[in-house]
Amino acid sequence: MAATIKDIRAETGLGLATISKYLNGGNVRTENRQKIEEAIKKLDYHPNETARSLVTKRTRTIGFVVNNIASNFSGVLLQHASAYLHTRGYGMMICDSSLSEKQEAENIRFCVEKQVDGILIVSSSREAAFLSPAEKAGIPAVLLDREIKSDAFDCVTIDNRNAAERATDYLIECGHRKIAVICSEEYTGTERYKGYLASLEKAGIKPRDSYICPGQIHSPELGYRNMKRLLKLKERPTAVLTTNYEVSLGVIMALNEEGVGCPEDMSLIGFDELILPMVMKPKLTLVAQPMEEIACEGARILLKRIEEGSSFPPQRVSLYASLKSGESVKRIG
Amino acid sequence: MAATIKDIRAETGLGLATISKYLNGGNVRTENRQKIEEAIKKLDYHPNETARSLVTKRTRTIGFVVNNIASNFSGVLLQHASAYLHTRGYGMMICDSSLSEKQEAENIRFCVEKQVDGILIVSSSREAAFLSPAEKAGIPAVLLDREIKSDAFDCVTIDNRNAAERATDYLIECGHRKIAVICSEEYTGTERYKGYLASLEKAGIKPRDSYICPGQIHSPELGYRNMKRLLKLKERPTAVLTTNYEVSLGVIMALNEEGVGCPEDMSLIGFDELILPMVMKPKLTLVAQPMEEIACEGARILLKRIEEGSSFPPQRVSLYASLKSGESVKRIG
DNA sequence: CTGTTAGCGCTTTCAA
DNA sequence: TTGAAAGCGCTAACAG
Repeated sequence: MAATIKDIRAETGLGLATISKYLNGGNVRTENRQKIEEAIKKLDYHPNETARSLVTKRTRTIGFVVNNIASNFSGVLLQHASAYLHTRGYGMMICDSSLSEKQEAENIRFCVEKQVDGILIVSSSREAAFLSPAEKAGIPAVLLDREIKSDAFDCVTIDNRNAAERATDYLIECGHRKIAVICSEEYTGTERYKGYLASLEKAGIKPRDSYICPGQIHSPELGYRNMKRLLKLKERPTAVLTTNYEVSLGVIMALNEEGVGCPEDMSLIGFDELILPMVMKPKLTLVAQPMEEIACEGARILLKRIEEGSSFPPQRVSLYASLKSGESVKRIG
Repeated sequence: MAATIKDIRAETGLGLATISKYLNGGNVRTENRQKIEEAIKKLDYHPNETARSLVTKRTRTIGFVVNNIASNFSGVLLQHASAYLHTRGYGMMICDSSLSEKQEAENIRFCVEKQVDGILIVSSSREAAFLSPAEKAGIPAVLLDREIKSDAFDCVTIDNRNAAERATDYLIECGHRKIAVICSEEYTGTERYKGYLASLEKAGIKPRDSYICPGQIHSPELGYRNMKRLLKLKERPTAVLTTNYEVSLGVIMALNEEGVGCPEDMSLIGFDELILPMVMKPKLTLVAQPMEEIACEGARILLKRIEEGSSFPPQRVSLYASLKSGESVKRIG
């Protein structure tokens, strides 16, 4: 059985309050301080966080509800958020939604029952409803990377539309006019799609239906299937914008299988500077999201929200994503 | 303020014990059951898990202490473990050790204070000492993917030595005799290195120092640096065994940069069937670890251990890893 | 600075 | 089946 504060009392003869005070960094006479420290060492005492939480109503635990933990992007986000929070004494309860909105709603519920102090979310759903259990319980939530249809929540994203627009602008500058896009109906997918359209419009290029490849969810499969289809068109695009990391992977697979050279026969531009785009040949030109900043800024806002409640308005941070040039885009025309 | 069991009492006029019993699935008169259910709905009551934990001494939370959460391999392990545990009512407290043994020891300590019911570990350290806080607190731990120098703990791995031996055997069958290996001093690295040596010995091939590339930690950088070095040797190897996923990535980068074709000019065989080996061209021949099985079997043993204590001896499960052929190994000679 | 006291929200005897 | 009462390990007034 683990030692409790009462064992320390028995050992030192001091009162509970004094010991508790010491534990929480209060002032205690040096003589007593030493006694307590000895007893703690002797009994190998460690405070019971559960008991502590029950009375303070703070668990010092943050829920991290993520659309898909297996994705490398999530892993990196998690790494940075976890480092930030750990150094500040917080633990992280991880809940994977596996791309299911139902699971996501359950995860929020789960976090609430676990009495987490706050929640960090990379959401699947775009509707705010799934967050209501947290709201009712007064538990703040910060959205990472993806917005939802509500401006009541703190949110840290990049300007997806603008980033995709700049990426498309770049393709056009390189002489491309037949540009395809592979996106999904998820938040990031639709935003990036809008940026693509805006760029085409600026350049006076009419979007063609056959070059627009929508899908439900970002996945390698989505990229693979649509790239294969694009290659069969009698008027092939000369460049493709993929709106997500996993989609890029699928596109590359298809290109490899069909023996289509990049960038000679097909130019490519993607999102997210993870390990693969740096390893592959040719190096992929891409929009690099500042992952560490997204995670840490989100965590910072969440802790502030936990401290200060709704004393400040919902924060909507939009970070800058830079275009990193690789070798996957060919200048033509 | 969230509703408590006392609010339910006020609403229904029943005793606390009865309500608690209902909450825990006990028998209650139908009339009372209805009253309680109504009150719960009306007050939007949800049990406070912290309070529950304090008295039951079970948090229904598992600690997941992982050497490096940013790695894709960890993400997949986490995904499966999390799915397994969540359906059984357990949450997961994630702690990233960032490849630091010091951080790892702190993480164990952290989990203990958080009163987790058990710990799943992908360890950095090979010494058992860092686990002693858990042992002292009577919290069971199961090692995933990597053993430590102690047979007192449950452990789920693959037979790394044998897997590497089979991989090397395959290279030899394909006619290779100049085979290099890039490994690390980590558990998996050294085990796989032993398998490499065993295979060479069987075939009567003398290992050459210049073909053996050790390093501290598995990383893309390790693969990159060593592949570059190998390419400069006046007697180049014809094949390379990489003992880890990240290392393979670095090797591929180096090959690409130097314009060395695979498998024409260099054959390659690696570990772990993650996304990259499937996307890259040529498809990488590799040893596929059964990641889902490792995670779920580990979680299963942990829950059993939590239920049954030390009533059964430490489990040491060694799973089979299959060799998946791709196109990265050339037949020669 | 110290100790007594009263809970935090829940489960769990034990008697009715 | 039900309910009163005790207590899980800790913190937070409050009085000394």
